[in-house]
Amino acid sequence: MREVLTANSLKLALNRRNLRMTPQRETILQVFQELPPGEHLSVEELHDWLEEQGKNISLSTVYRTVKLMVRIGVLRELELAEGHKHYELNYSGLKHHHHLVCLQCHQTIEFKDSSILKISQQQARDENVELLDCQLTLHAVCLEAVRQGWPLLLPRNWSCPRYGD
Amino acid sequence: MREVLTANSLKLALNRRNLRMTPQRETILQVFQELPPGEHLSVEELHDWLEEQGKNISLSTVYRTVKLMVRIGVLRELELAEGHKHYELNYSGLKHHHHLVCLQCHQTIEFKDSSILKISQQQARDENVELLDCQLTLHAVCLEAVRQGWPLLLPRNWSCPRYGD
DNA sequence: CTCCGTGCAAACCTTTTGCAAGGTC
DNA sequence: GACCTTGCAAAAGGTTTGCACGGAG
Repeated sequence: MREVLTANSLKLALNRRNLRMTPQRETILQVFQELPPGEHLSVEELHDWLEEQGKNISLSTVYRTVKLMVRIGVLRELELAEGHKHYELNYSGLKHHHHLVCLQCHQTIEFKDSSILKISQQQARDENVELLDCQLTLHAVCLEAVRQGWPLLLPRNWSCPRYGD
Repeated sequence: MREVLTANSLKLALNRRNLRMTPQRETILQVFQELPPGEHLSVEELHDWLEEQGKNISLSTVYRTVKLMVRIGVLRELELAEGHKHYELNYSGLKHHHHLVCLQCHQTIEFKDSSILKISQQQARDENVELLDCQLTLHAVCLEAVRQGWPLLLPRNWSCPRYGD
């Protein structure tokens, strides 16, 4: 997995592939760099956020840019069972982490575990592939929701009492 | 995580929740039960397969059934970075496994690692939630693809030479 | 100056939903 | 008999694409 890029090294990475640095790409990179740790954005959230900041970038460009950044390893695509894909910077080092998602209220908790990366790297070596990302995703519901009859006896918008702890 | 259900215990699980067993639900369960180990289906593949077998079930019903089976824990939803979600029976025991996906050719390899389940169970205990599923997904590309300039210098339909090993 | 990237609108595709008819408990 | 489930068609997302214009290398 690669190191996180600065605007400048993103430019270099792009130019190496005959691609161009643009204000839009730099702006989007910056949004992710300034995102609080543990936050991740869907394309739509990213687009909305850009609009709020007065940086109007068309939705198609946001889609294209995010997809490109995933392909060159700058962003990590998260599938957190929320219907939308979410994106965050692809950290390879200490900040590498995994997610626990509540299927009832969609709150997500990050956690770290160094052995997962080791297991993944070993697996990648065994299979002779280059590892780009490894994500352990836990699907769970809080015990209170289970007691109340999850998954079918619970109102659609019931929120876990533990939310916000 | 729950044990795999037979048609009969699926009926019981449904009735317990005021839901009904139907021929469609039984047929779909059967397809998954007869699926070779390591195979998983998207909704569309499942629907096509049913049609080939002369068991016509409407696409909406397939969607509804699969979603229901995920909710009651019978199926496991896999996000293998292929655009479609894939489904397989949710095994909790020895057959529990994880996936390595090649982002270039989409071939997926299953692997097992008992420590992942332990890590996940511990994490669930720490967070006081009921664990429903844990999936470690590795995104990778084969070394040959990297050598040839993945991700941007490779034709869209380039196929890994290691495919089919 | 070449060719890549953007914005817009339309197209696409997967997934969901409203409703009437049929089936299960 | 009550009410859950199905099938159909329409709607509703989210994501992609064609094209002309503007901008980066």
